[in-house]
Amino acid sequence: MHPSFIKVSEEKQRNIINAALNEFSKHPYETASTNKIVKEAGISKGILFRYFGNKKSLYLFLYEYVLDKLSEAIFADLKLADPDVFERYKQLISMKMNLVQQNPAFFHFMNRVLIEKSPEVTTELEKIQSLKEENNYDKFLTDIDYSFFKEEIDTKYALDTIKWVLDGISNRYDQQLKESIHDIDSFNTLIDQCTVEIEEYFHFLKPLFYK
Amino acid sequence: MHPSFIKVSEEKQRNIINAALNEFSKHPYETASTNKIVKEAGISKGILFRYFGNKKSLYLFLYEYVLDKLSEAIFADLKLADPDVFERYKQLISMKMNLVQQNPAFFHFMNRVLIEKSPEVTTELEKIQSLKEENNYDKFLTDIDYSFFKEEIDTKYALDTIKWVLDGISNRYDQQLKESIHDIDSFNTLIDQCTVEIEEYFHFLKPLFYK
Amino acid sequence: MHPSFIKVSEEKQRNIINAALNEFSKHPYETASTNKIVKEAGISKGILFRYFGNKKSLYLFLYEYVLDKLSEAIFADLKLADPDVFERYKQLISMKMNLVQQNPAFFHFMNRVLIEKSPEVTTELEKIQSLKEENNYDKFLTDIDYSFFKEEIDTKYALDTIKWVLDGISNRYDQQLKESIHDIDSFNTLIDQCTVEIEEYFHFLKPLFYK
Amino acid sequence: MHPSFIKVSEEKQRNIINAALNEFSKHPYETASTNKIVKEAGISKGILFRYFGNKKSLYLFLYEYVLDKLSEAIFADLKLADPDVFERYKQLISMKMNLVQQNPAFFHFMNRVLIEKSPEVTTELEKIQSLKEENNYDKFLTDIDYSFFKEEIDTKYALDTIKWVLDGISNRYDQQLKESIHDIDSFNTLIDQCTVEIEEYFHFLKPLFYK
DNA sequence: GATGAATGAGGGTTCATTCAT
DNA sequence: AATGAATGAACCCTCATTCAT
Repeated sequence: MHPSFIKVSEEKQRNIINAALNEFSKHPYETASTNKIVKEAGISKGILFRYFGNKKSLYLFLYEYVLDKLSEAIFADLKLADPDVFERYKQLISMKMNLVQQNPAFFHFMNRVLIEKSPEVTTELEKIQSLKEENNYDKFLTDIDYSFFKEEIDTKYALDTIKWVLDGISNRYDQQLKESIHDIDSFNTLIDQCTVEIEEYFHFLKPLFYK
Repeated sequence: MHPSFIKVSEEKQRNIINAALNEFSKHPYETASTNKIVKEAGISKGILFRYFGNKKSLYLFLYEYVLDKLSEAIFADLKLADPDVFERYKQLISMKMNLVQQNPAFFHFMNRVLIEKSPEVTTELEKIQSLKEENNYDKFLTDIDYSFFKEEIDTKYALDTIKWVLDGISNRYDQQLKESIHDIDSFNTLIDQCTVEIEEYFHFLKPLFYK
Repeated sequence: MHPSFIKVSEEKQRNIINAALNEFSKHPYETASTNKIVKEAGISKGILFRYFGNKKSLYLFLYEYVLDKLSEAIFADLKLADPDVFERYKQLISMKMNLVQQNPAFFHFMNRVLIEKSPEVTTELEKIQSLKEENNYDKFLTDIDYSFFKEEIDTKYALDTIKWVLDGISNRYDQQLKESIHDIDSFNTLIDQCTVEIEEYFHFLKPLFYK
Repeated sequence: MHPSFIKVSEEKQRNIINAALNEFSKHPYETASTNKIVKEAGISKGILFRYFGNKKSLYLFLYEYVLDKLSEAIFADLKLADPDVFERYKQLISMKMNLVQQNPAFFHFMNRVLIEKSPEVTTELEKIQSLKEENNYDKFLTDIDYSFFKEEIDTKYALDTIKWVLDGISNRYDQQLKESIHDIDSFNTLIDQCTVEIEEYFHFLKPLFYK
């Protein structure tokens, strides 16, 4: 990213980032169109490439940007973190839900990156991810009180299971959420349904794992 | 698909199908290149379009082909189906692993189709899928003996949990498997690791769910 | 044209020629499809190119064929030729009408060649035409009795005028004739209208030119 | 047509238009090659499609352009219109000749459009033509003084005859004009010959029709 | 002789990227 | 710094022609 990008007004920066997130969350990397991005952002073709050099750099910049924002949010959240891992995850989910509602494109971009790494960008995506690793889920799981767990439970497996159940539920709702992105009512309904479902699965798992 | 395609030597058929699966598993439908497919398959541009008419038909042919092969495999497997859901899933996994080893592109194509239905082909993909419906996961879960489960366990949640744990492990290995697609040794090592890991997680879950 | 073509059954020859005439009368040279020709003629791709070498040769063969058939017909007609040039032209027209009705593609091919010489074939078309020149309109105009004409009339201009009036009327009907090629009733109606119109224009010209 | 096209230097515009007219006058719409156009015009493929969007729009733009230029010329000419239909036609011819000399491709394009309406563009061609209708031949024949004609002459037939004689002469020269498009001397000689010939035929017809 | 599978140059079109202004 | 016109490689696909069978 070119230093001149930071000098432009924050609003313009936001416009560009949102336009790009929006395009990259709607289409796979290779299909996403820089033309649409500049059009939606209201900037010229030239300036986008001055700021970001090329499509790939823009994409990687967005990924880094999103990871940072996410980690900021997680970090902020962690202060109020509950030692109960189920509560902790509920907080994470509620935080995510807030993000989703504030900026669906932001969230859908993240989801898309996770599932569909184009060969043109995989390597770099992973490089970035490993650089930001300290801010990832592992950090999110600090200060969990493992004494809630039954003694015979290997918490490593238990935590993965919880996470994957959450992932499974998320996937169930993802496509529908993306489709109802412009119908705020059904969008919120879906989010409520999802939250309820998470509660149910947690209610199922908790007595299995906890004393 | 043009009848002449079936008349061609099986090796050539395999070359073409594999080249196409490979390209379509690396790139989204729109950006997958028929040029690269013919190059990798060692055939001329013209003949690809004689066999399949156009890119879309080729893609849908592959989808149908993959569904059929998968259903063959599942069907063969089901005969020995164990009423124990964990055993059933282990069979499914081992079947998948065999498929993966025989034809990694086959498997990666399937994964991509599942996550990224391009708007140009969604409708037709779904049409094909509904035609092949009888062979899906639901059928895979027939004749499970639920009496193994503890009475207090709601099997609906338990089955989802098992499935999602499998998905989680799969995702962990997917990207690595794709990358080591041309290094058969590390590929097989990964598959072994994955199998072991599944065993571990099942070993963790089983006493929680079963009597 | 390859000698083997003459050895095949006349019916097959006719099939091929008609299929080709039909295609070339429907489409300009460059757009006409050898695929459609072989399909309609019920022959293989290979044999068409064995008989005619390439598309251009086929086209030129057809042109020569059509010129020959036309000159045959004219020659046959000439025997009954009337010394009155108007009557002579009426005979020519009626002969043409017969040809049109017998084989519209034959006729439409001729028309198309006359107006739309593709640069790929112009030179050769003209070469053929000059070879066949002895059979053309000039011959058709032998033994005309010029004593019908007023003395002050330069018959060179008069004959051209008559011919061009006929051409003008023909052009008026051409497109419509081509469109109604499959509706024999409206096709015949058009031909009748055309004949009437020719009579009218001749009735207009005759007193101007003739004593 | 994209607004950027008008901003470009007139010379470049002319180059592009002439290259396109030239290609479309040599080949039927479907086989005319945008590749050849950009090559002859000395521009990139991309910019042609930026200016005109697609081949069809380019073609229709040319048609409209040609109709407009033609109607400009006719309109300018009409101001001096002579009530004598022969003089009127001579003016039309001399105007056409000027156009031909200024831009032969322009003229040949027009000729091709008239004879060979490709199914892909017929509808739109007709739409454009009907929009420009006010400038057609009918208008050209307004305010003719029919009192010059002998009383026994049916002017309807006479006017058609004059027009068709002109068409006949034109056709005689058309192909030759197209061939000598790059040899300006023989081109001009042909045009002079044609003009003389028209004079001769008019000199022949006039005493037949006029008092 | 006859087939039709196979070829590959060429078709129209798009789009990330560059560069003169 | 900012624009958007210009580039050209790559896209999917067609079709006259060849050649193994």
